[in-house]
Formats: sequence, C-alpha cells, structure tokens
Amino acid sequence: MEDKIFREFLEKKGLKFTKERAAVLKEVFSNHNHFDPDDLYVKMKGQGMKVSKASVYRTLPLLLECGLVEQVERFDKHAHYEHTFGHGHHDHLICIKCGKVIPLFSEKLEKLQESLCKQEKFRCLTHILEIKGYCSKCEEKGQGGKQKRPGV
Amino acid sequence: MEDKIFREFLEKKGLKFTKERAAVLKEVFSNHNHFDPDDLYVKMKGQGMKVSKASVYRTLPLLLECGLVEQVERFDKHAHYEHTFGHGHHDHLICIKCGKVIPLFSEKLEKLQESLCKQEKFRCLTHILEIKGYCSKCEEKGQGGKQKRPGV
DNA sequence: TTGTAATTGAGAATCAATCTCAATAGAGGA
DNA sequence: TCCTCTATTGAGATTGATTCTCAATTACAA
Ligand SMILES: [Mn+2]
Ligand SMILES: [Mn+2]
Ligand SMILES: [Zn+2]
Ligand SMILES: [Zn+2]
Repeated sequence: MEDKIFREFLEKKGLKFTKERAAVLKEVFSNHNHFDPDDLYVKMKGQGMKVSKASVYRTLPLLLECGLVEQVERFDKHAHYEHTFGHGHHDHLICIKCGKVIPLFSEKLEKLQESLCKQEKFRCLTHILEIKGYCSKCEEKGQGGKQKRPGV
Repeated sequence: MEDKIFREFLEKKGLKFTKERAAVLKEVFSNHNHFDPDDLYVKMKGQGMKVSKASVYRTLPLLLECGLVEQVERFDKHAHYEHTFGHGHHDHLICIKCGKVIPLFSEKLEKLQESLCKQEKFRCLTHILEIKGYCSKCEEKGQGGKQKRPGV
C-alpha cells in the first residue's frame, strides 16, 4: 500500500522507484517506532541490506514530502521521524525525565487549530505539537534524580 | 526586571551574574524579534560588546531554564529563540513560502491542551506548537515559485 | 591577602547532514 | 543488441552549528 503511494509519488516527480528507496521504505514501515536516520541506517546494515547513509538521508525527505512519514520531537540535536500511513496524525507528550513519548490525538484540538488558522487567513498544511513535562510514573516518583533529557 | 529574575535564578544555582551574561541578557531583550545564537553573537560584536560565541551558547540555556526565553521554530538546522518575559507565551504560524512567522495565542487552545494532559495524568510544563502552511499573502499570490524554506 | 571555585575566550573537536563526483543502472530508441 | 541519456548510487570530503578543552582570569569570602 505505502509502496503504491511512494511509487506514484516518485513517478509524478520523474524519479525512480529504486531498490535502495524501496528498502528504506520497507524498513520505515517495518514497525511503528519513532526513529532517526542513523538508527535506520544501522539497522538496515545489520540486516545485510544494501544502502548508504546518503541514500537514507536522501530518501527520508521524499517520504516526508509525500506524507508517508512525519517529523517528531526535534528537541534532540538530530531529526526524528515516524511513519504515519496507516496511523493517523497525532501529537506527542514527552517526559523530560524518562524520555517516554506518549501519542495524543484529539479531534477537538485539531478542529480548534483549524479554526484559529482560518481566523488568521492562514492555510494550514501541517503542524507539530510537542508537550513537555512529567509522565504519571515520573511524577509520582518525584522529580529528583538526573533528567535523561536535560535542556528541555 | 528581567535582570532581577536572571540574577536571582543564577544566585539560587550558585552562579554569578557576570558582565558577559548581563550583556547577552540585555541583547536578548533589546527587541522583540526571534533570533538565533549566531545572529546574537554577530550583533553584539558589531556593537563592540565583549563576548565570545561560547558565552552566548552557554548563556542561552540558562535563560531558557529560568523561563526568560523560549525556543521556537526548529525546522531550520539551528536553534531559534525569542524572549518571552513581558509577552505571554504564544504559538506560531509559519509560512513555508515566505518564511513569515505569525504569533498566535488562544486561551481556549491552551486550556484544551491542559485538560488533555490531565486526562493522561501528564504534568505539562511547556509546549511548542508550530503550524506550517501559507500566509494569506502567499496564498493569494498562488503557490508557484520556489519555497524559501524547502523541506517543510 | 589568599584560597577556592566559577568563568571566560580561543580554538579544537563533534557529529548530523549535505555535497561531490566518478561509477552504475535503466529506459527508450536505433 | 548496442547506444545514449539521465537519474542514482556510495564513499568520502565538507559544512556548520554546537559543545568541549584548557589555560588564564575573575569574584568572593575567609
Ligand atoms: Mn508518534
Ligand atoms: Mn514569537
Ligand atoms: Zn517519565
Ligand atoms: Zn507567506
């Protein structure tokens, strides 16, 4: 399914559905975790797949452009992604103590954003909402100890 | 005012309110624009102020920690900030064609986020909401032409 | 004044991301 | 099939923001 979408997207742009691009796509959709480009590259190499780092870095923006993946939690120094096809768009609650990422979706929230954009005559295409704080576990344990993700 | 806040914050941490830190603070509050660390450094140098890049990069996280500045629009490759003291928190609409950044604040939106967090038993501290699309001007001009900010 | 710890700046180091470029692959045409 | 043209690839070099290192300096309190 995502193959079809990607293939058609590439065709429309006069680009080819090569095995390297197919491999990246496949890996991206192999599970539902968030990932960063290097993770992906290492994992593919580990499985004996044939790709270069350059191809990974070149393919991800294409997947982004055709809407198969979205970027998430860029408070780290490098980009993170997740595939979105087959899921819906969602936002993220991020625990600054343990690093846990909790997906959040609210129709009401989405609608409200849309209506606010309309008021500004702004045509909204995408958005990123990241809420940072303490997850229930870390909250009850108290906030002592070292943050896993300082500077947030 | 912001001097007082910063000074007390530093004191509480056993850090000193040095002239370098004071200079960065002053520059950050000299106007209401968004900025990035290098801009700030160059501007300070241009005015003959005495700072190093290292001090700028060291001071900004402190200002972040004490709530005098917030980070915004990290879709560029480097960090951007704005001072928030004396303003309220607000979110941003970002035009992917011309790069314009439109501040947005909605009490309703903030409250809704809070209540969603409560449902998840998540203690929310901060959040970043960035909505990307076309501003009214770019929308009416049509979307032809090259994006100023590709990859968004 | 002296001791101690924090701070500073210059430059080196890091490291994600991008770019370069020669070698390849693939599609279509002759 | 053979040729040509263009897109693609990977290895490695390069970039550029940020962080780190470390010797020199400063601030402060005893
Ligand atoms: Mn997610
Ligand atoms: Mn703003
Ligand atoms: Zn947690
Ligand atoms: Zn615009």
